[in-house]
Amino acid sequence: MASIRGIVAARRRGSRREEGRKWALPASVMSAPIRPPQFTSHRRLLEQKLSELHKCSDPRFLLQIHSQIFRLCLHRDQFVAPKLVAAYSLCRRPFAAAAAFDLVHFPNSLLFNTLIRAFANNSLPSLSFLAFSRMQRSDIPADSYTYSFLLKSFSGHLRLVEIIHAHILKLGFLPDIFVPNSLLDSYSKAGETGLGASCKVFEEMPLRDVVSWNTMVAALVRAGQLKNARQMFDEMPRRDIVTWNIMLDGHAKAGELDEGFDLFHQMPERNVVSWSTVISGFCLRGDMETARMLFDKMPVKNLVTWTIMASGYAKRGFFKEASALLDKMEETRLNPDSTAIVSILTACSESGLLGLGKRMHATAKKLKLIGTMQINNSLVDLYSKCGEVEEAWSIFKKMKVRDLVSWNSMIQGLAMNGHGGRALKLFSRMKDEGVAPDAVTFIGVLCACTHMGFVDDARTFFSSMEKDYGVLPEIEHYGCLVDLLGRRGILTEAYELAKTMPFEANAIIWGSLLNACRVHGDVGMAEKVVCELTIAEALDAGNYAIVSNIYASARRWDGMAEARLKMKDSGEERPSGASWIELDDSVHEFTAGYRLHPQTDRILKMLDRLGNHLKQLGCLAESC
DNA sequence: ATAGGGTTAG
Repeated sequence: MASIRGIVAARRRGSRREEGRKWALPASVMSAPIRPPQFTSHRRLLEQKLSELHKCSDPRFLLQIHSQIFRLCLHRDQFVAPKLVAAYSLCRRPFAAAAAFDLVHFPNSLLFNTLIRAFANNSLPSLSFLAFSRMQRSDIPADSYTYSFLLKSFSGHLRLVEIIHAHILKLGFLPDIFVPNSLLDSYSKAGETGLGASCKVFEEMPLRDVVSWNTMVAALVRAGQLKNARQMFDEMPRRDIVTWNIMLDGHAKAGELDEGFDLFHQMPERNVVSWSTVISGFCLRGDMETARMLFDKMPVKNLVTWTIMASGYAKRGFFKEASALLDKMEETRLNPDSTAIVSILTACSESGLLGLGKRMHATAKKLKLIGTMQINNSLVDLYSKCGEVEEAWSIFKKMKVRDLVSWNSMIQGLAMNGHGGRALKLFSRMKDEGVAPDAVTFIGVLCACTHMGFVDDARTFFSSMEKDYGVLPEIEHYGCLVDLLGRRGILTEAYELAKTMPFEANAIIWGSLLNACRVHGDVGMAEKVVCELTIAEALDAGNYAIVSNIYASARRWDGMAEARLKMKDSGEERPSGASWIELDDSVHEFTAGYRLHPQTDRILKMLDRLGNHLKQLGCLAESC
């Protein structure tokens, strides 16, 4: 397909450079030789392909057909060019779409709209806007399509959506149902205020179609207002399969699987999305058996279904099942896309399935999906969470583009693997590179301080959050600080902070303070914390266990006995803590309080030896 | 224009 002579010829012939060309043509497109349109029979052959072109989502097929278009010199054709742009957009190649756009000398509204949509659908909002302003400058009239695509680009940005809204009102595009429907969706993704605006638009709409209703139901589901969503669902004049799927998902995500399953059975028809949504609900609940039963039963599966099932297994640490499923998926010759890879990698990092994560890393390499930021971000997270910080670091180091998430993941990764100093250094490098930290960044930074025992630095960072970066401390940040003070034995100040902070301290915070009391043997403070935990109704068996421990260390047998009794009384059987490690392709499980592992005796003996060794070295085996 | 899988957070 590619020929050097062709490239040279194309360069010579096309030496007249278009004004204002912004985007470079990809090499693969340039390699298609240009010939005058002499093969009319080819044209007819192409016609069928062309009519399907805008729906083409296979990049290889698209390249092939683009080459033919090029040879026939059809790429500037006013009917062909928009289809090319749309197809590249569908294949997630927005820059190739832009290049195809750029070859047209006099783009019309349709072509501009298609380009704006290409950027909107590939999350490049600023380029969407750039295309729009180019359109304005070239005096190409914007129409209702233009505005609905722009709205999609700016979806979730209240201010921008308001501006577009004003334009729409001024230009009178509201009667076209596509426009207010886009408005509904874009507003509804802009937080609480946006949802309010969305409702207002909805109420003022003289005509509503199913999509308008669906968008509102979806908005309410997203906002967690399930009751309202359900009410709207019940009141709707007409429902289509999308409506049912939205409501199904709402129930599934809220953990109301009984209602969801009822809905699933009531639906007049079911498609892949309906099945996948219920399966996802069962995975969320951890009922992998039902999920699998439905998975095997459903008539048609697609990539999303496979991804839900595989990451469901991985999230629960089911290494064997997840691997087997991925093997089966490979047999069906279905390749994961970057979303699938990210999804499974994330599941692996949550459950610590390093082996499976490595397999997905290899798959990503094989499918040439490795360069994307999202995948790199989840790899950094995977390796950090699984204790392989240096691997995470080498991936982070090699990344050409990094976003806030990349920095946050790496800072967090270093911090939790005991490299607090490196984490703080990375934080200052992040600032040097002009990346603004957010609330998550400071969780990592404070976590780094905790690992290093840097009380003063933590205080400084904490107070600079709002002052220097405009990041409001959330309850988690106070929690970090309480935890750090507690670990360092500054119990009174930790307690005072927990009492006086602008949030009601929760069970996690009091729990961490209680544990600090145990470590530092402060019975008095422990009793105060127990009071708080009682008020918060958060005294569970785990906390009683700590209390009993504290009394035991202080030789207060009465207190210990009482705590033991309450521990038994509190009754509710908490699932005991467990951990897994992978060793030579098998997973070893350890459960607190049970001697499940066949080599428990040897392991405990070794732990004992290590503990003694640590004590001799002056490290407190029981601390932190 | 609306629906299912996605990166950081004790």
